[in-house]
Amino acid sequence: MTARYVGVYLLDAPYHIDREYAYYLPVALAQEVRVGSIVLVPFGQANRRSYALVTSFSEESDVEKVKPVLAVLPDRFSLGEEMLGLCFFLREHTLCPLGDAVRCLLPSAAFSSVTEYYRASGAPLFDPIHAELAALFEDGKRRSREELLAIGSQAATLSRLVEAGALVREYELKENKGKTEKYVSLANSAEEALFFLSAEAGKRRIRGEAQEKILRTLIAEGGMRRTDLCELTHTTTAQVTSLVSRGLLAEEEISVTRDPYAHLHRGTDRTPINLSRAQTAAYDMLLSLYEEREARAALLFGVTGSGKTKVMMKLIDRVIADGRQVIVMVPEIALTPQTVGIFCARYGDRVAVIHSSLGEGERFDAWRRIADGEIDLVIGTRSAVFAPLSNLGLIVMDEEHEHTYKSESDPKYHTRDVAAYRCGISKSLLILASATPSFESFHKAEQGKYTLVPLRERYGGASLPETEVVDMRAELRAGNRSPISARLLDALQETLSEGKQAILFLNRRGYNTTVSCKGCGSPVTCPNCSVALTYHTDRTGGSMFCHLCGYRTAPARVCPECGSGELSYVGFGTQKAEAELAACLPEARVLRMDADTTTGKASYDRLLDRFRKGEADILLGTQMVTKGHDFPNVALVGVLLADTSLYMNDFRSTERTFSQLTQVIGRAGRADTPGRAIIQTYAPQNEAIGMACRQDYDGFYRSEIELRRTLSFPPFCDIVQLTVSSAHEDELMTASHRLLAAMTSLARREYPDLPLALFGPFEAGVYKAAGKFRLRMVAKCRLGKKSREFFARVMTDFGTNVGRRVTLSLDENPL
DNA sequence: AGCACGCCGACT
DNA sequence: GTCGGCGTGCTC
Repeated sequence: MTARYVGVYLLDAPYHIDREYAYYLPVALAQEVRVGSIVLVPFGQANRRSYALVTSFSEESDVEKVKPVLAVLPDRFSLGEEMLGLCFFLREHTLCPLGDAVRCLLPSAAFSSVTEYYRASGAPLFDPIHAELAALFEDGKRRSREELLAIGSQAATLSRLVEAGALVREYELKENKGKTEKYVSLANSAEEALFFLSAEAGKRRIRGEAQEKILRTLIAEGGMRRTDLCELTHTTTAQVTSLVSRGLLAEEEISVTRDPYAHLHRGTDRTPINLSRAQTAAYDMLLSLYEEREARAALLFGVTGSGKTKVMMKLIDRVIADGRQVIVMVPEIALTPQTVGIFCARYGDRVAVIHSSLGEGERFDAWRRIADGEIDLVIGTRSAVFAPLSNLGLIVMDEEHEHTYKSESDPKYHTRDVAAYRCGISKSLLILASATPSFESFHKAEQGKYTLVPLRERYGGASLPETEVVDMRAELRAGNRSPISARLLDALQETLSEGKQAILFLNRRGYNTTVSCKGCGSPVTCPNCSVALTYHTDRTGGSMFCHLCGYRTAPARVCPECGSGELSYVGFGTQKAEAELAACLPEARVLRMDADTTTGKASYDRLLDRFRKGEADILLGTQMVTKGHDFPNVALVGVLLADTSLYMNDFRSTERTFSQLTQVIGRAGRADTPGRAIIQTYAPQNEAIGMACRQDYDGFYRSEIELRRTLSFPPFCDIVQLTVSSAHEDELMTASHRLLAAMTSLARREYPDLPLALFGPFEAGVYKAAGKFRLRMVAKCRLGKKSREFFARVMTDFGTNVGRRVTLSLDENPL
């Protein structure tokens, strides 16, 4: 075997130097390294050690100074062909460095700590002044760098001796073996243990109270975890250890899986699922798509309460029976122990859960179990889409329209795209499920790219809630300044007196207040953009801002629209609503649920649980209340202010309002309890609100999609948002104008056929954040191979030419 | 990104 | 005369 070379991508390279670098592979490592391996390499003048992904092999290299691969991670952390492809897919689609993609797929615990060792080479090159050091190596053993530095060796001396050939460096990667625990059991028989507790043992009798308790417990239980044993017997590890050293107990290390869901009941009760006629029809469509064994995608368009979960469970049964594996994804907010519990009860310990707030160890253990083939079903939030399953058969994305599926941090991928890619490679079925599909998905269904699977009948014949819109302007005219209208208050009293529960929804984003006219109901908008200005308080009376272009003005006195109306600062938070409820319904028990009251992970579930058990009459909160599971006793849903997200700063705001309203209205009423919904608004004539009340998705889609087509917004074009940021405000402007000029000229010179419209630069919504100023540009285009290449070149050129202290980041189709 | 090389201002 | 500012260039 001749000397071999590998091509690698560094895992921590900025985008503009992110390419393949050549290294030679020492013979000693040749057996362990393959394409997909993670290796340790020296990089840069300082030979900084860096992890890298092996992407190719070759026999020759024309690179002058090739450095060696230093070490390799255990093969279990190597990426297979499919995962490698996924990394390149992510790199191409989000313009992230390849390493960022790799770090999405591997748990951080995979990257072990590196130990550097030194060993005598055998060549007698030690200078007499290093005699002391030379003596250390006479035994032929290696010494770690830490050890050598601790006993006074200089780092520079070590390096010099390596260069001189007296010492050689070695690297060792300590594999993360996972967590272990001490497990204690009787060393021999129970009879023997009993003997030592009896008088017959004489001098050798165990007399200590604590030790006796330990032995008796183990005689009864056989063996147990040491922590449990000590807790149970109120003893300390020292007392256990003493018995171990006397040969009475045996102690061993067992590896344990860190699983925050370990307390859930794990069953394998696969009782066949009975479906209604509508559900069976949907199931049959999905099944036949799945059975094609080709890359397929379906849009399961099911209204709230249609029993989508049952349909999907039945299909999951089938996929698992085929020996293939399943990923089920839910939005962050819906991943509750209840959700997980449903699957654990059916698929036992072959279920793994993945989400963003897992600890490093928990994440590693879940990853390892999946990679080792112990798992059939992965359930989780967006990062679950990267689960290392080897025989994928089905991916389900529940509530596919939810914005949490789009990653806001690098790499800024959309889960839907990743899922579609994986299904494409593994010839699996992708199911996107929603009652209010994203326009992107519904449009694709219309074009025939997705198969539309309708499920439009409420399960058990439950009817949709009766809805009522309350005009808050009239309410104001009548002198009611409370966020709760007289009508809603009536309904609440009625509901509570019947012993039923109510949900109140208030989507108050951030802390800002919108300024709108009491007369005509229209909000004060930006003169440059068609978006509402938001009111920011500060020490000097506040000002109104446009989050799109950075326009700022003093708070208006009169309505710029009708010139006469008095302006009001609408927008009260859940906290104010809570106080209001306490004042007008003092006997009602109210649970407030928002980001402030759900700090811990469990607190969210605890609140929902308390409400489900009837410990409160009213659940008041933000988006959180629109999700969660069925509350059979809820008869009334109130939306305190439906307009809050209507005039947000982007073209998707109507879509968001519609789907939020539709969902929360659907919370009211179940089979036996007819529900009712009351929607309060300053814009009662608004079509989106009206259609949400009628749960008329089709109508909403038809009207809105035409607007999108006319204005050329997604799904009719793609939007690329370029953000330039810097701590140095003066450099920012220059840099962004240079970027604009560079883009324009590159487009004209080399991509003349590429349809591209550039807007900006303008200030980002939050212009200054974390000490950095941010300017934005927006490009409207069609994303494809050619246009992505264009943006990739913009990124590289920017990194190398434009700014040292200015960074550019790019987001495709931001939400 | 990180680090080295290289050319101009305030210090012993 | 030098120490050190950060502009510029390279990384297998």
